[in-house]
Amino acid sequence: MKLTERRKKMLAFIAEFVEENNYPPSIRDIGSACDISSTSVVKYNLTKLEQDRLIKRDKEVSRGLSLDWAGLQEAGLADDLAGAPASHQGGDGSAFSFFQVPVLGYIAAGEPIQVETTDHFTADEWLELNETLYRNPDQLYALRVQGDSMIDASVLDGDIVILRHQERAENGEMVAAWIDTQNETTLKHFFLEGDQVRLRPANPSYPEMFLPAADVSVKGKVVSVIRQLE
Amino acid sequence: MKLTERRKKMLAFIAEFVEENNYPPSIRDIGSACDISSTSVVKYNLTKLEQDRLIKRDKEVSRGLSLDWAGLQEAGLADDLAGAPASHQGGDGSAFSFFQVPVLGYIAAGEPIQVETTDHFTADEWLELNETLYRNPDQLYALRVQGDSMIDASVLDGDIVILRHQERAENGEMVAAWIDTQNETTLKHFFLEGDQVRLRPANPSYPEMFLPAADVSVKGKVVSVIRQLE
DNA sequence: ATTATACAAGAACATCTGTGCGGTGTCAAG
DNA sequence: CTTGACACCGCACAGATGTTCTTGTATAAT
Repeated sequence: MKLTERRKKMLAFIAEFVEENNYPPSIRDIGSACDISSTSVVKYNLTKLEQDRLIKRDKEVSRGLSLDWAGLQEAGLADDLAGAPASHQGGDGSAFSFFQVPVLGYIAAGEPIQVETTDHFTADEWLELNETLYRNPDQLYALRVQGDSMIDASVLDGDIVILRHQERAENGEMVAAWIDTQNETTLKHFFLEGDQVRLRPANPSYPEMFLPAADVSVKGKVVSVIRQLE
Repeated sequence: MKLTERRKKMLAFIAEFVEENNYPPSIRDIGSACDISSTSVVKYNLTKLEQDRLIKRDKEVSRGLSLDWAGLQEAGLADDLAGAPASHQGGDGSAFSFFQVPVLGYIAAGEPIQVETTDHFTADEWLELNETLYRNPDQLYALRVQGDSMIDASVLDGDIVILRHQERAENGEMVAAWIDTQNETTLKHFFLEGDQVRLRPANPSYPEMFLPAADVSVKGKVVSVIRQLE
């Protein structure tokens, strides 16, 4: 899309003005900022910009204009206009790099967790995450922590744990483990030592556990813990 | 902070209107939406709201008002107003779903953290987060936790804490607090009791602290804790 | 009772601000 | 050359919008 230098300047100014003041500029604001002496010229160009779907405008309303980000996106102009502290993304605008992770339920000591990849459909809630932080999102699922049962892993009531579905774990990894003899699932660092499993809490003020390997089954590896407080 | 029902309604309407139109309402818009027949009454209440630092206003400018999120945050009203009613419109796309949060450095007992909004430029690292989980990203910053000094807050070495920059806190909120007498910053639940401040760890197996209010300065409110394990 | 303060209303006023219309200059097509 | 589309300018007007002034009500303090 061809675009006059003047219109570019106008767009840039509008973006800057809104960023600065939290309300849109008036026609005369734009005029003086872009060296346009006549209000009608500003209006003329604003109309053009609106026709090109680069801005939106409410007629007869003071400062009733806003940038049309969808259109700007298509025109490839969004990046130039997005303010410094503002958001940013791919550039072409179509490739948003986030994905959704199913929140499958709750994890609490004393209750088993059943996790199948197919359970994705039964998820009552989804968490939106960012690709920069996580890999292979297909295998991820999330659980809400209920009660203080995981406090030895420095995981509090209400926290969300994100796990990667797998049944084996490397030594030292933090896993969600089902302990047969105690009938509970817990988050611990996993160490296989001979035919014994050592489970070490993340919080060193709690003791380690030693169990027969047969009594421990890994339900997934803990990838992340997220705590929302507000 | 006490707030008239009418003023609450006004704030709610302003938030809704801006969300909807991308520009602020006029005095008469507010009036008719809040059943106020006189423009002067609207102005009167707007002035009060401005005095309470809940909105900002540019005099003599049409629709020259905006919500003061910093003040609203401190008043504990931000949550009610943020993205409340108006549906998240995909077409308009006024906001991308991403934003970046600066990682300003480390937090560790014994070291002060200096946080200025201008420090955004000096950030060596940025965290990409998703808007569905956080509000008002402008005021957010992140710190990496160093050492086990925060373990009583169930925050481990290497965790990332996300804070909202503010110097006052409501009782019960988790804050980053600088403790003068001990020369350290710590994460605790904050309670102001008379001229004493009570700091309660998130982890109940650690004791509470009682300090003179003068010795405690809030550096920000903890919004989130993120732990990456792989 | 009296005063002070917060809140509300209505109307008149002063700007702010968008719109409309006549006019100018350029440039390419007919 | 003429025409017409395009970009631009000034200006006057009208509607939109913030401000001010006067008045009234209620409540609490003196």
